[in-house]
Amino acid sequence: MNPDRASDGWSALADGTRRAIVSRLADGPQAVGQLAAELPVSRSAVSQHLKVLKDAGLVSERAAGTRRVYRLNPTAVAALRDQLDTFWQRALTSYADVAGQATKESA
Amino acid sequence: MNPDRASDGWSALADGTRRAIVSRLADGPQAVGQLAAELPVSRSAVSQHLKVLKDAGLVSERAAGTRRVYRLNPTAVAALRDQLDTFWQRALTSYADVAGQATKESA
DNA sequence: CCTAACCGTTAGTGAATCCTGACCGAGCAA
DNA sequence: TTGCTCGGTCAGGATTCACTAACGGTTAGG
Repeated sequence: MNPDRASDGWSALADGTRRAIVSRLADGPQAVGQLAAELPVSRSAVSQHLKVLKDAGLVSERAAGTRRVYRLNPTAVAALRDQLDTFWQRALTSYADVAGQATKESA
Repeated sequence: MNPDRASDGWSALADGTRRAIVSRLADGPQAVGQLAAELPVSRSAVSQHLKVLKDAGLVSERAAGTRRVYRLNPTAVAALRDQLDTFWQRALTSYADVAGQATKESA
């Protein structure tokens, strides 16, 4: 029962099928059946993946008749991107210290 | 094309312990024992995680006496960040299209 | 030589994950 | 109403993952 793990955006993006769904959703909202038709897995699997993505806040769901249209959440994607960018900038900074040989030590 | 799963950067970042290692490595290179001392797992686990990260190209290893100093690879981190940024930009573009379909003059 | 410290590898276990298939409710048309 | 499509959920089985513990190899120092 770890909400952090289950709803973690990183864990959600770890699966290749889920990244394929995100990639298709980035080009526009789509329904479950449409996604399943383009992917080599069943609708059940797609539905379960969408549940994970929705739980992670990466996608949002909207009812349209009998269909459920899912769309990507740019804010959540940007949040993960920014976190990665922070790692990148910190790495550059620490390497600059090493290159400058300026007696670095960090807790 | 093939074993992307094991050496995939996204799968590598899926684990919380691995992200903790990356976060510490972002502040500067560190040895295995040092990382294990700061993490709630054994040295064996840290070594295995570092192997996964190295296999994914996220970290690089350098021998220093009996120690193995690991450092973060900013290029690999930037690559993942850029991929996420692409999703973000595509999503914004597709949403602009949807907004344009609904109301083209919505400021 | 021997000892100590550091690290990677392997074997094995328990848990989490991904998939398919079947079942059931919701909405739309004849 | 009946029939159809679409989608979420449950149950299962197979695969993968993360961890601990024990072992062997390498380097530095006495």
